[in-house]
Amino acid sequence: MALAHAIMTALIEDDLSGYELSRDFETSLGFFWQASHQQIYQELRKMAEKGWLDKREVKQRGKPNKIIYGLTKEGHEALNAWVYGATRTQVAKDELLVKLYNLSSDNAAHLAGEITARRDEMMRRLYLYEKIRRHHYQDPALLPTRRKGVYLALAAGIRQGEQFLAWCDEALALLATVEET
Amino acid sequence: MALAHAIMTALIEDDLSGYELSRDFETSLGFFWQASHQQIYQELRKMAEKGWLDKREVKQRGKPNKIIYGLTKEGHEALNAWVYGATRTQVAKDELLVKLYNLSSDNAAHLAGEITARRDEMMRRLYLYEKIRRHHYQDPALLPTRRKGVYLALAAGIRQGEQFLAWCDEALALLATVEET
DNA sequence: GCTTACTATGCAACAAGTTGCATATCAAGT
DNA sequence: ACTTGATATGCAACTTGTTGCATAGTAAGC
Repeated sequence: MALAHAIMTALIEDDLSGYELSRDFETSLGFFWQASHQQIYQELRKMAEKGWLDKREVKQRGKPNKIIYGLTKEGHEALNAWVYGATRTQVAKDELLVKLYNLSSDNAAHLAGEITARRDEMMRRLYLYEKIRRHHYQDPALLPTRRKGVYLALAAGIRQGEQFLAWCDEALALLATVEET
Repeated sequence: MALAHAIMTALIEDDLSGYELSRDFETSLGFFWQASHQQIYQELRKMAEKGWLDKREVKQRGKPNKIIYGLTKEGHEALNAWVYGATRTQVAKDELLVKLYNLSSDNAAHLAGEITARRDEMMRRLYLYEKIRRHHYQDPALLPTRRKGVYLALAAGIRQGEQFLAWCDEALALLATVEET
C-alpha cells in the first residue's frame, strides 16, 4: 500500500488531480516512487472509497474537466500512522547487475554501451537534483522540519547518483580489459 | 521476465533444485535480485515447460527427494539473447524516503530509529561483501571474463552500501536538530 | 515423548504493477 | 484540412510478486 501513502504525501500541500499527480510523479516525489497514470487513477478511486480522499470535479474552459482530490482527516491519520509502521526492507533489484553475471567477450561491448547510457541518464538526473538543492536547500539545518525530510531524500538521491557515476567509470575501465573475440 | 533470467544465471555453473536456488538467492545473486521460494518454484515449472530447463528427480536418504533443474541449449540461447536486450530503466522505490517527506517533530525519533536499524543491517551486509571481495576478487583485472562481471556487481553493492552508511550519518545528524514536542 | 529446526515442494487468493488500447477537447504548427 | 501534442480519464487483460497455508520426513536437543 505504499503507493497510496506516496500519493497522500504528494497531496499534503496541494489538492491535485490524477493527471497532475502523474506529472509530479515524474519529478520530486517520483524520484523515489514512480507510478503510471493507470495505477494512480485506480488508486485514487480506491482511496476515495475508503474515505482517505475527497474528490470534486472542476470545470475548465479549453481543457477537459478534471477531478481534484484532497486529503481528508482520515487520510491524514492513515498517513501519520503509516509513517510509524515498520518499513519493508528494500527491494534493490537491478537487471543490469544480473546481466553482468553473464559477462563474456561477446557481450562486453554491449554491456559497456548500456552502462554508458545509464551513466548519461544519471548525469542528467544529478544535474536536476543539484539545481533543486542549490535553489531550495542551501542550508539544511535552517529548514523547517518537514523540509528537512525532503532535503534528506534529495541528499540520498544525490549521493546515490554520484556513487553510481563512479561505479560506471570503474566498470567501463574493467570492461575495456576484456578482449574481444 | 527478469526472474527467469536471474534463475538461469544462477544455473550456469551448477544444476540446482528450487530449494537450493531460493537459499542461494539470499546471498550472491540474491543481493541484486531476490525472490521468494513460491515464486521460484512456479517460475522453474514454467521454464521447464518452455524448454529452457530440464528437470530430474534426485532420490535422497534422510531427506525429501528433490527436483534438480539444469539449463538446456535453448535456455542458454535465451539467456544470451536477453543480455543483449534493452535493460528497463530501474525502479528505485524506497518507502523510507517517502516517509521522510512526512517528517515532523512527532515522528523524527521514530524515523531516526528506522534509519539506525537500516544502518546496522547495511553494516552486516557490507561486512559480508568485503569478506567475499577479499577472498575471491583481490585483483579484478586478472580475473577470467565472467568473474570480472560478478566482481563489478559486487563492487556496485559495496559502493552503494558505503554511500548509504554516509547518508545515514548525515540523516541522523540532521534529525537530531529536529526539536521534540 | 515433545518441540524446534531444516529440507523440500506446492496451492490458492490476493495485491501491485505493466501494456495496450480507447475516448475527448483544444491549441499550435504545417 | 491534417497532424501533432498537451490535457484529462479510464477499461481490460496480463504479469509479477506477496501472504498464508499445507504437507512430510528427519535430526537434534530437552
